[in-house]
Amino acid sequence: MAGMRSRAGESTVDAIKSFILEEGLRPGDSLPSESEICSDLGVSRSSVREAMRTLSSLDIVQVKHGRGTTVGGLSLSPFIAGLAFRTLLNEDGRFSQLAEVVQLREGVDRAIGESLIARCSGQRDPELSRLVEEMREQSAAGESFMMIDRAFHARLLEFVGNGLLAQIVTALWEVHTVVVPQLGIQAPHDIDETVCAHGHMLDAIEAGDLDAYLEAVGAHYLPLRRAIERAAASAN
Amino acid sequence: MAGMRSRAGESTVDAIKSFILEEGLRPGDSLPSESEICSDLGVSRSSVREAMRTLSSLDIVQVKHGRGTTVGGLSLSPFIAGLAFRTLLNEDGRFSQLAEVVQLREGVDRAIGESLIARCSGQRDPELSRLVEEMREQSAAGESFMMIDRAFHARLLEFVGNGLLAQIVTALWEVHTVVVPQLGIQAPHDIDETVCAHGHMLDAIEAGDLDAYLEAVGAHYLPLRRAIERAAASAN
DNA sequence: TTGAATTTGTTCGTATGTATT
DNA sequence: TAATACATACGAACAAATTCA
Repeated sequence: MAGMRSRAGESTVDAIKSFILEEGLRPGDSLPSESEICSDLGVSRSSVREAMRTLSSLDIVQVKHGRGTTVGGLSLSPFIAGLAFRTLLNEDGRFSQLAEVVQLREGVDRAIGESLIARCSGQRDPELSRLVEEMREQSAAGESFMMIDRAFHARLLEFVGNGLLAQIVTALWEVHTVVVPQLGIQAPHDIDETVCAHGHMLDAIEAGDLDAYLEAVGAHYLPLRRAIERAAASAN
Repeated sequence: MAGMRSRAGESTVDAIKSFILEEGLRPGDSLPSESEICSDLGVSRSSVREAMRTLSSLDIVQVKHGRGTTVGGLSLSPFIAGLAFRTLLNEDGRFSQLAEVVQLREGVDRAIGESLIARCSGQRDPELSRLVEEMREQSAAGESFMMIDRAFHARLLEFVGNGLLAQIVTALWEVHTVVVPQLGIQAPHDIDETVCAHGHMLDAIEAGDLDAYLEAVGAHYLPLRRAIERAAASAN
């Protein structure tokens, strides 16, 4: 048993994961208390605590002060945290990490075009229309419409019906909102362009015109791409 | 100060992250020792250890016994761990999580077609040809060619030049290799079909034929989709 | 080869805050 | 309000890995 000591932390993590798997626990289900796990696994409370910390940061368990631990939401939040930090850190002065994030977002929007048209062509989702309208109002008032923008793209993804993709895109958005402010203020003209592009995307989907949709997506991301290039050039 | 106690853990995590950011540390650079951080931040070593544990599980730092702590690789490994666990756990008996992963992989392969043809049309990458050849040999010998399959798709992604996408796909593959064995053995006919589809993808890229490429991608994933449907039906 | 110094890994004991009953 | 159970935090001690003289 003495040899086990050297990796009590890791093995405790695995033991708890195995326990959840074997018991068939679902998100929200309760885990045994720390002291119970201590005696079951034969390790100290500190080790269990560190293991819980690891699992908690992976959103595999959720620790609630004074109440106990439950199985976590298994979300992609650790992905977001790591990605945001990496994008913030890896500033080679050329914003290449951010550029990859934006490129990925544009790629997703392009890729879902076919599926959107197959599902929504000929009709118009009232919520999407409302979001574009709100966007226009906010923009006219000179305020940021980032949250609405985000809701718009999230709504589009609902029609695709892939929860994993939706979560990944949410993570990319999270990074986006953290890092984009470093680029500086965007020109008013660019903002108008972005708002219009959203409307054109909806028009194209309703009309079932894939090429027009792709063009609108391109117009949507062009201002952002330009902003990144400008920032990269000025930092160099 | 007494009020701070309740969140010393979180704030310690943030403090260390800020330290890395402010010092402009890069992956591999050394961090102060635990005891130094203790005195700098005015918290106990236990708290620092738990914070380090959190950061380590996010691959933001890397802890080496007896040597010290360095800035981590900032990889997507926590994403992989969480996703694999989630896919293993969330067996509603219909493999819906796995289906989403596969759908996403297919979507990526479809989406990069245009970019691949723009970059590689008219030529043939010798490494890709070699991989398909090896795949054929392994398949003929009745052995699994999962690793070669993985290398094939990773190679394709190199031409796209988005490191973030490459890492995400790697994560999806990781989940794939962990969970797919639960589906049971695939039929020999399906295996042949998959091998051929890889060859057809290369042919289509060389010929600059996007439609043929998309068709080959569809053929590539069809056996897998069928296997998932079968498994879902039999488990129901 | 030995051994000291440094650094992380593990455990224990204690005190304190917090939620449930 | 009191009792209980649990999580949070601290500090001290020793174990194990690594480095260097």
